[in-house]
Amino acid sequence: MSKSKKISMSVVRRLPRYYRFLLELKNSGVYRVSSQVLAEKMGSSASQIRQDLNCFGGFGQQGYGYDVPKLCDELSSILGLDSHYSAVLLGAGNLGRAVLNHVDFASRGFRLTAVFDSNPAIIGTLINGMTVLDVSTLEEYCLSEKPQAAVLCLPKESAEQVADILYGCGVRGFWNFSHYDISMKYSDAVSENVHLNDSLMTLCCCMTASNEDSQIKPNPVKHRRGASKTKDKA
Amino acid sequence: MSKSKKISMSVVRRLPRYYRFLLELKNSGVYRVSSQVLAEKMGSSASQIRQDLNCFGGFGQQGYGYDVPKLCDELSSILGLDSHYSAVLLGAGNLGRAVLNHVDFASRGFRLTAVFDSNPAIIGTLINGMTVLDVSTLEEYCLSEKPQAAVLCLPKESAEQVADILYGCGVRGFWNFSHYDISMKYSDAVSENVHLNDSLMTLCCCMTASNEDSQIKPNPVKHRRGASKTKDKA
DNA sequence: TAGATTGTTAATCGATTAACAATC
DNA sequence: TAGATTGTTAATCGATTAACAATC
Repeated sequence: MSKSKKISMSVVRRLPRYYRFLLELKNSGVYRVSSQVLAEKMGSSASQIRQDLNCFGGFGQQGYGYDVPKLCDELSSILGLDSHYSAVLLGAGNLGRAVLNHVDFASRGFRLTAVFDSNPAIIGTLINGMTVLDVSTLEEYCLSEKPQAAVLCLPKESAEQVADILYGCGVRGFWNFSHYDISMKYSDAVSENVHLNDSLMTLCCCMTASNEDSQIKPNPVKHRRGASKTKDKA
Repeated sequence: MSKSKKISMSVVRRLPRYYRFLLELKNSGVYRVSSQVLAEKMGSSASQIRQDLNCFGGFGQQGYGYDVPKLCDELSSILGLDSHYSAVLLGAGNLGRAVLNHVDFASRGFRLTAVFDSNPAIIGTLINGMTVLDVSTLEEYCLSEKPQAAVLCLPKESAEQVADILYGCGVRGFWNFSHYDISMKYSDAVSENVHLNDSLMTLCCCMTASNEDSQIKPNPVKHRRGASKTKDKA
């Protein structure tokens, strides 16, 4: 129907980072940036930045570079940050509360509408202006309110079962902090897994490797600062 | 000096997940698994699993597969989970406390030795059996106790400054939850960034893309269940 | 032994980098 | 205009998949 160029996940994962750096530039009053200067700031390559942005359109101007506020807006729109997807949070324990307090859902495209837990000591208490609801009323709630996304901060055991309920009620986006992978089920849903334990083990692995001499290659490809003869790195 | 085969970051990032699935198999009493069966469980490919494991050695046995408990041990050792790296946590706010409560440092190669904060209301209180120390004593502490790693749960503003102190005192591993990238400074340190805001924006982007028809390609390459003619997918 | 499944090499695929014509 | 910097194509590099001989 539309142009429908397939965007690779590698590109998508870089977009929030571009947005973060550009927003910072914008907030410090910078109006213009070239792919080269941005690449230097971000530790990536000018070529990659231009390739990535051109997946979505020609946002720059030859001989000038990119207009920072305009590019911010474009990225915001590509990311869908003005979507206001309705979302519920499952699990109001330590992690759930931290996520609630730490993450700015509104400016990242989501509108948090309810919080659920199974712990009677927590149900009924107030968190961020929302009364914690009993998870046994989840299905009823979802069928009437039709949330589009869910944040899972539950223990592994209940997570799978709760995810099934949510999916059954039409939830098609999952931000999953539970210790299991949601991605393989529900083929028409999208999910983003945040595995803190895996992340910590990765750090451990890298520290161990850098102690021994069994080296791990630096992230994608080491950025060679100023070692090139091409135009891009004048 | 040693074999020193360079391991790519793509492989390293898959190791914790292998470990997670194998531990689960082990705990449910499974003693043996083939790359094919494991691949099916994990939604990856048998070929990739064998390639990945063979970066570190031949842990399997032709005609039999992999011994689950043995492979768990091997992975644990590759990941360095028995390292007991000493670590300090910076920032005992919501996020810091959640990380502290939610993550099992001990079984992931770390030993948490101290918690720091700058908020007078928090300093002196007890968290997980540790008294929260004043961040102004951080340097002093680090010079005498020599922690090897740090968990950063600070706001962006203080994070950079605190990271400099830590690096100056010899800390060479960073688990960074702050809203900035630590990775580019400190070339001889390793760091693992956990950017919750970026992660949420990625989800938003994927939901938006799956609503429109501008598709995002499924993660690495879609696992084609049973669509192959090769031996691996009999 | 025959069957199964690994370790490993070769082929394919995709992502990153380089280069340069277009153009502001 | 001349200089700068993009958009885009081509070349390179790396990661994944396929295939199969080795071998348990």
